[in-house]
Amino acid sequence: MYQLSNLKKAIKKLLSEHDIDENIAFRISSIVDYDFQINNLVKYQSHPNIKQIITSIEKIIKNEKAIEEFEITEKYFINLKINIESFLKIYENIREVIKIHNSNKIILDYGGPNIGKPLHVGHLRSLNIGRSLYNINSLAGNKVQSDIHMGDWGMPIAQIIGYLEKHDLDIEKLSIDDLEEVYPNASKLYKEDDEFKDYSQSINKRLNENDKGLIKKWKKIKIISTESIKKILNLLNHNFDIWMGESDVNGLIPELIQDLDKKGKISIDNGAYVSNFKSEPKILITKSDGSYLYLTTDLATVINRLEKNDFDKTLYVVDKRQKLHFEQLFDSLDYFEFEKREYEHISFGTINDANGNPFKTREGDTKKLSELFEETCHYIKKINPELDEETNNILANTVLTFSDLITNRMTDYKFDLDKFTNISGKTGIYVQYALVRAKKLLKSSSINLNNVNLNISDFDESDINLIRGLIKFEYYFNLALENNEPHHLADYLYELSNLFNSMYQNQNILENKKETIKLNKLMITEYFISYSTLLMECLGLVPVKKM
RNA sequence: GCGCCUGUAGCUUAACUGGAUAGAGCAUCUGACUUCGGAUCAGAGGGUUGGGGGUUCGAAUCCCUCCGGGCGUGCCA
Repeated sequence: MYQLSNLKKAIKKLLSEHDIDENIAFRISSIVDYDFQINNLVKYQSHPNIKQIITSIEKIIKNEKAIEEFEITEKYFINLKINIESFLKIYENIREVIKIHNSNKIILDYGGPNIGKPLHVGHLRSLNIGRSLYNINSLAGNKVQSDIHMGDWGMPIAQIIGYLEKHDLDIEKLSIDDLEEVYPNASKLYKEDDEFKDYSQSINKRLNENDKGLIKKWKKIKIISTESIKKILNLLNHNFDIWMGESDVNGLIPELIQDLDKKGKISIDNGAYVSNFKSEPKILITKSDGSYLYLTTDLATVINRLEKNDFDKTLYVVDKRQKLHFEQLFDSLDYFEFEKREYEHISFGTINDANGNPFKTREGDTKKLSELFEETCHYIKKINPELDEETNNILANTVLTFSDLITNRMTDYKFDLDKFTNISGKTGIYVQYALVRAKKLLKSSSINLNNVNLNISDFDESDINLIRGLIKFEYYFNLALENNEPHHLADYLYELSNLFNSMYQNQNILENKKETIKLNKLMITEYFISYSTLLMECLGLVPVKKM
């Protein structure tokens, strides 16, 4: 942590003089009176020089200006309390403080909508997590590019075209609603009817070979679909820097296969190309009819990015059921000797239905995001019928985002509209309310806070609690950044909002007879507004002006 | 079959990646209030972290085993 980096270095150096190599880590103290704790020493309870080490550490901490109080327990837990002056310095430069030293160029691959199918509940987490990681990384100083990675190729498309042909449906007259009806039917037929299955597969193969007639049909479908996807993404406040799709890299595949074959990296097995990389199960590169698979396309996508995008790292925000696929992809990138880059699968748990079964992504009978959005808007409108449309929309997005991001991404959770739209408790509505309330307070006070100084001796418990909450910003930000886990920040935002509401409710601020107390509280309110806004930015939430 | 994940309060879940007395929200009960926005605040009860064993200063977390749930697994993405 920036705010204690000198202390960290000093302790590490001291320990190394005793031949102890420890990476000093700060945690949130589990003792209420303290802010942070260091636990590295606990394991050296029986070290011969422990007493001497502790004495030296005490001296080091006493010299650290940011520390107001500290204690070292019998078991050598070190508890630290940060002083408020030091917080103020961090506060003023918080956007600099959270920047990392060596910034990275990152491609964030998320969203992954499929053409021919509406965005549905199954896309929600990838979109929410992806957007949040985009914002968090950008704030940390990384150069981030998002790529929506459209599912615009492969069997689903072949099935749709096959179905349209079989039923003599005119693609030129097709509407998005028609199209969305076709896919579930086509998918069903594919599973039940062998003849249709063979037919679809032949279409897939011909598409891979760039059959002109089919490409024309495919293009039309893609245009209709993309238009509809952009509309809903816009409504949900999602933007992407790169709109590449699986189809865009199709042309790179023949050369890739040829190349790998020549290098002896792949060989034919039952008509299909299989990687020679030792693994169980074996990694299938192409189908036995020569057509391409998910993995083939993903490999080609990497080739394309290596050529066209400057990046150090790619994050794939895709659900955890695809773990094996990404292991195979990453193993292959290595084995096939692609230029070295860092790759990571940011996996997340499935959203289950009321019965605890995962939402099916290919059956077409899941709730569309557009419907979910409408329902959420409607629910919020019921709470406050006075809301204008813009505010209503922002609140609906807040609910759909916050409820999703509050859960650890690896956890499977039940999709529950009541939970998503619950107005009381740990919700997006709550954090928006606290911020609106804080802003209104400052406005009503009509006081210019520019040259106001805090009067620390006049602080009451609720003031101190909020400030001590704010001190932890950097800690939670780093936690979220390093682990690609936005939920730490969502939880922290709730905690701060709760602390603010506590202070607000504790006593009437504007009518306080003592001017210094009033100014203290208004200043603290300003700190809260600033951090809350920053946290919302991290999470992809837009603050409302009123509600 | 093999591989991976998972089980925490009535419900939904957190736990800083092995740290101290397992934290929250919902629901339930109690209190504050003609409010600077009550879409609020304060408080209470509720836990053998699925069971058993092990590793060590210390285990929800690591290992073994049993029980329950899920996912993946060569021609979907």
